[in-house]
Amino acid sequence: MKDGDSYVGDVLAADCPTRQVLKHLTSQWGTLVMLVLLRGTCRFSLLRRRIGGVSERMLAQTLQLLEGDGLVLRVAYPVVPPHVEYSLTPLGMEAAARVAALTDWIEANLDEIQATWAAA
Amino acid sequence: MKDGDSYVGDVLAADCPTRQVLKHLTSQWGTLVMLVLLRGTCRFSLLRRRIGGVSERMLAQTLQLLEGDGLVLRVAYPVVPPHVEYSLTPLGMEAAARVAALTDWIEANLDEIQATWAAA
DNA sequence: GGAAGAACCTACATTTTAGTAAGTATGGAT
DNA sequence: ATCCATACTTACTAAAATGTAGGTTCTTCC
Repeated sequence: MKDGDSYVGDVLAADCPTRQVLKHLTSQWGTLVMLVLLRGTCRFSLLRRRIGGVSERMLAQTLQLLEGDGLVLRVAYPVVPPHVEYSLTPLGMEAAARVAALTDWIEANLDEIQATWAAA
Repeated sequence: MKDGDSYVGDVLAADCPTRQVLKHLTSQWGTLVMLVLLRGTCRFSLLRRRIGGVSERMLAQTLQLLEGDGLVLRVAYPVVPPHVEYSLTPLGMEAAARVAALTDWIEANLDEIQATWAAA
């Protein structure tokens, strides 16, 4: 691999680092966090209210993973009570767009899928 | 909701059925299965060899879930040794295309994400 | 005649993930 | 004076996902 060449990952390989990123983005809460943030900056508590069923613990953990991948930006204002704003980085927006494409498709085709469920 | 209207799901709602479908498609192995099948029909053992790290158990289970959602088609030929072919249904192809869009993006942007890892 | 191969299933053990509850700091409302 | 709200963390527990190993069936190949 020469300088300037970028390493192209292969998700099908068990030890490819892409697997980690995929895991973060497709984790139960990761997907939903990206979805909400795609609509705009949001603070912790609002994020928690928007995403039905997340616990504080999981939301915090998920946000840290996504921040660690450079997809989410965390900005904390040193006030009391604490005020922290989460948003997508440019990179995160690209990823979130793909995630949203998938969830939108699912929402739009739910009834067709449910028809299969009913048939069984 | 009148006749003919289709129910539009909301993944953000904790009890929305879309959550189930999302879980199947974004499960660790579900994603990869869709990816491989997008390239064409494939039998069980080949699928297993293509997807690095899957166990037979998980592959079988994942395929059943996706089949149950009407995304994957299973065709078994009653011969010995068994011969079973898996492929995507038209619905599955649409879903797989979205999944592939996400994984392709990750593969293409891996180095940028790794740069974030290195910075930490 | 023994081994290998296909596509599974089942039981059991382990690992990962997730939920609950409690704690922290401090200013403002009641 | 007490309680609420924010954005977390930590410890403990419970539940879910996943891996491992073994069994099945029948035929073909050495």
